[in-house]
Amino acid sequence: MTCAINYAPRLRAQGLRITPQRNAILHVLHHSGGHLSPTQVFEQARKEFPGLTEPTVYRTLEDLAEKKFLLAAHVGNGKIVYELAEKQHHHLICHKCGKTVEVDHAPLDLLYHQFESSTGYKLDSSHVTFFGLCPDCQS
Amino acid sequence: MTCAINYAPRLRAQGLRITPQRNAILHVLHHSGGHLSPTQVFEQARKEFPGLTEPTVYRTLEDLAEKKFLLAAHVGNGKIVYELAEKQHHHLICHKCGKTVEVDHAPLDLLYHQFESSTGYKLDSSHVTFFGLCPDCQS
DNA sequence: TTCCTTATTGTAACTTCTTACAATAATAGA
DNA sequence: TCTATTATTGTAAGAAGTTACAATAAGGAA
Repeated sequence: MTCAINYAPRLRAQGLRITPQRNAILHVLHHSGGHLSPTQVFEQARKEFPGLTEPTVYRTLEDLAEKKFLLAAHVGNGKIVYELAEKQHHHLICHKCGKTVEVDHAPLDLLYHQFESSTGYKLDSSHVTFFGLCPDCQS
Repeated sequence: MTCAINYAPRLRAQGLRITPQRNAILHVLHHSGGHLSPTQVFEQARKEFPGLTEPTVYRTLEDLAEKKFLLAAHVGNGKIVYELAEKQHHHLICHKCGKTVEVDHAPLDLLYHQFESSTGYKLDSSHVTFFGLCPDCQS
């Protein structure tokens, strides 16, 4: 539980308050080390803070993602998962078995610049998900 | 309603049967000319075929997307929308006002090749969504 | 046309996600 | 420390999306 303390100053700097609910949610994401669905976060964080409710989880995940503490990644079929925003990366997902690979952001930089000059949009560095078939599923 | 007839041979070629439910769904997507959420498809297609139910809509949309009749696009917050698969393109979405711009697939080709050789995945040309701020929301 | 196979659908129950609003509690300032 | 402000939370209800399985009907073959 102590780990979430580390986020406190950054949270406060963004105008977010420190609450046991947020601590529990950050704790879970910190220790899982991967992508979790809102439901998974809810189930696990409820062990840390039994009174936790669903709407709080959904709202907190959205808030933390908006403030760049978390990355929201869209995984096949409109599902969304969250993970701690550490280094900038993207995902390749096999649409057959679901296996996921992380890829670096660097190769996308040029592309982003092209899109920005052709559309006027300012792209943010949020998560992009690509779909395909993993080596095992290609046979 | 006649428009859906055009899809009949292609549907049958893929082993899919022609049903009034599918006709209604294709009809709606054909005439809307844009992206529709499953709920929108459900509401509108029910006018064409009043007995239509939700699970049928969700299943049909998935099936048609899998067989490449439709494109499934992930729009902010895990929402999914469908549109007829005509030309290959992607979307830039403003995460403030939701305004959407289509961009060509061509600039992504090189990137896809890089990812394919570095990961062994075979990327399919499905829809990718980028997020950012549109010109109007940058101020 | 009739029958057979099986893809497709509807039913019913459930899980996941969202919304509006009143109650609570974290923080800043006195 | 106490108080006021207001971000955050829980409640309750509902909407959206999913699942398993039995009933139906589309399309091929007799």
